[in-house]
Amino acid sequence: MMSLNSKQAFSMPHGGSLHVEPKYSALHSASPGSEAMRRACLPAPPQLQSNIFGGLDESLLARAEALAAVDIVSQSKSHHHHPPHHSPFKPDATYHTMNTIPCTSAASSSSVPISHPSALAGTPHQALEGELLEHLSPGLALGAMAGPDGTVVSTPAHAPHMATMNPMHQAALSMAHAHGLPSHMGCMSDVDADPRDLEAFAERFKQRRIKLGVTQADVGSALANLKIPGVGSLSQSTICRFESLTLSHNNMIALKPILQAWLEEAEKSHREKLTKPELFNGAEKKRKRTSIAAPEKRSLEAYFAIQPRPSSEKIAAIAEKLDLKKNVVRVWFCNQRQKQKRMKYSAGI
DNA sequence: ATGCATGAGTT
DNA sequence: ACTCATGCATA
Repeated sequence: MMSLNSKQAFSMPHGGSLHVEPKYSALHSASPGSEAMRRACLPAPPQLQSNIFGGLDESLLARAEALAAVDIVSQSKSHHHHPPHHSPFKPDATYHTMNTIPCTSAASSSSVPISHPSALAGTPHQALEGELLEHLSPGLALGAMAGPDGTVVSTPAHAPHMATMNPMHQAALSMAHAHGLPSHMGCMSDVDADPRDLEAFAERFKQRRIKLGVTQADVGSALANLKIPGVGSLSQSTICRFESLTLSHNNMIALKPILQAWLEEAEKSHREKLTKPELFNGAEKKRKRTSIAAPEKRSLEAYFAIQPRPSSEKIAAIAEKLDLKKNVVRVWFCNQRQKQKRMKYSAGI
């Protein structure tokens, strides 16, 4: 616990005039093929390698194998299809009490010629792979990166109704890349900002933010008040992730200038004892978060270690095996993949 | 601080 | 069907 709800009691009479201006800054310059490259540059298979045979993970592996076996079988599809493991009832934690609110959602796609230095590719447990990954995605060509591209973020999302959500749109950032930095690393194509700078900034940001007595959530909503073209508010989650560097490199770079702008404004306002209005309100439907039980999660992790990108069929098989909705399993894998790509380690400068 | 989820934009 | 940026809900 450390609920730092030291919210500032700013009270600005801003008659809830929620700006619902669906702005759009189409600045996304998608560079084709960037995905392939990204994949190619992906860090190497993380976990297990030596752990697996360490002893403690044996059960895990065994489980994965067992499950994998089923997977394979289901492929042949002879007959049957129903969990050998009796489940009294569906651990359907999946109650999607989805509220009807198509609420906030942002989307964006920033394509940057990121080129991760990390290049690996060696999977140890090939024995398992042989059977499980019959058709593993073959080669990653990798190689050429596109030219300097602009990294941008954009977020549409219109608040359908008012209330709970905050509008936000983002924008892009400028890219003035005036590389004056010393070129280091041959395998690193200077993206734009060194993770080192980002790391330093994130840390400074957090400290100064706390100094101002502002919470992450405050920052998020306050961003909208900055009136930066195309920039709306962000959630506490995102601010938190920024501070802890648990965002993708691109995302970090995109957010930095925005948060930097806020920080400057906030400190300026603080000096003159003025605070920006805070807008927020909310109170409507709640959505239930699915919770995957530990055993199921362990199985998923075991699978992931072997095949992080299972086919739709495999996902279905796994889902059935674990008594989870296929979509839940699919999303789980997606999120798992995203986690692997987060900063922190990808910053191997 | 994190897990599960949505959605625009890509492939 | 996937990636990526984000968010709500929750531990």
